[in-house]
Amino acid sequence: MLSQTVEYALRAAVYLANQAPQARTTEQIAEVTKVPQAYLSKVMQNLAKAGIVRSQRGIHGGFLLARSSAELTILEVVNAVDPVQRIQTCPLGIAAHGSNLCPLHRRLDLALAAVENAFGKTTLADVLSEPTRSVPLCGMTIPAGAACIPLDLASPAPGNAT
Amino acid sequence: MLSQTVEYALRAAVYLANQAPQARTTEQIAEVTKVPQAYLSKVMQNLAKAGIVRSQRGIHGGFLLARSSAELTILEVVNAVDPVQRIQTCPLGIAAHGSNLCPLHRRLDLALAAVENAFGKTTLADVLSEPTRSVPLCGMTIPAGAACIPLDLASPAPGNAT
DNA sequence: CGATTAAAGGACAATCTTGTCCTTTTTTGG
DNA sequence: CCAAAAAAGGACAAGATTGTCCTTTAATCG
Repeated sequence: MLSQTVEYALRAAVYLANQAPQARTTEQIAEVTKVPQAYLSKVMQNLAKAGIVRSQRGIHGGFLLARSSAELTILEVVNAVDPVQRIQTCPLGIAAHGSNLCPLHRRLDLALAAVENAFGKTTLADVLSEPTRSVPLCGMTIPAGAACIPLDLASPAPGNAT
Repeated sequence: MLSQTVEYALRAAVYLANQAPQARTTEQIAEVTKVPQAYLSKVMQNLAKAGIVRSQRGIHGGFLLARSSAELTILEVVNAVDPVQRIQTCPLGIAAHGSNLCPLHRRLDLALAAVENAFGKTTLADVLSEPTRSVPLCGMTIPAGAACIPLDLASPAPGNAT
């Protein structure tokens, strides 16, 4: 239900939030978040256009959050790449009589509204500071026992980095 | 966020719920719900495989709800054609350590759970009996003022029907 | 039985999403 | 100024979703 692109954008955003205020290259982000690099590049462009991140070319360039992680919500990230589309009018043919949805579509829209609301209330900082032992973005090879590892431990391949 | 196929399946299901216990042909359903007929045919096949509707070939055949509209939830319809995919494991690479999601994916899954829950609680009967003047499935040419018309008024083109 | 009706199913086309590759532009450091 | 680094952007390929068309199978009625 959430697109692949949304998933990727969120991974990147959370990673950048964790690494703030430092810039990270597409290559670095791709490696840690396990997103296909060339595709991630496009996703990052969208995040940049939407003002979520700022991009910087050249040496020591990369991407960094445009605003504080406490001000950036998951919803903004989602909407930057694949907007949550609320149902404005009954989707059958004509019907654009304001916000007068039929029961079916009102229910559907209510669910979308709930998602929108939950996402809008959650900032990237919230995600990072969640009171739990598992930390955002998981899945790397780890000591077995912990399900996730902190992002800042997930350094982009020791040795070949800058 | 909800696929086109889900939208179509729900329209058809609500229509059949309204018309129960009578069978309706793909042609009739397609006309009222404004779904491309040939595609609807595939969608109905999925609903039939999932036991949501029963199909009947030949003269006086068509589709009808397999169970009472009070027992069929929106969720079942959705899951029959395009399942709500909860996040079971952190989607990064390996990581299948049970249900130990990182904060990001826990949040996302929570939103999915809310949708699943809302859909699971809503039966087709609920949708039909909503206390409102607008009635499920709308969008036909109407007296202007009402945003929707009852399904049973939306007869499949008077004149060329059976 | 035979004609008609309608779903089932296969093949295929159009479109959108996702993913890859390569060139161009900008920035920085020496 | 020059070389290297890194984003921007274009072109294109693979895959999934959506949509169309036609043939086959099953059911009903006369």
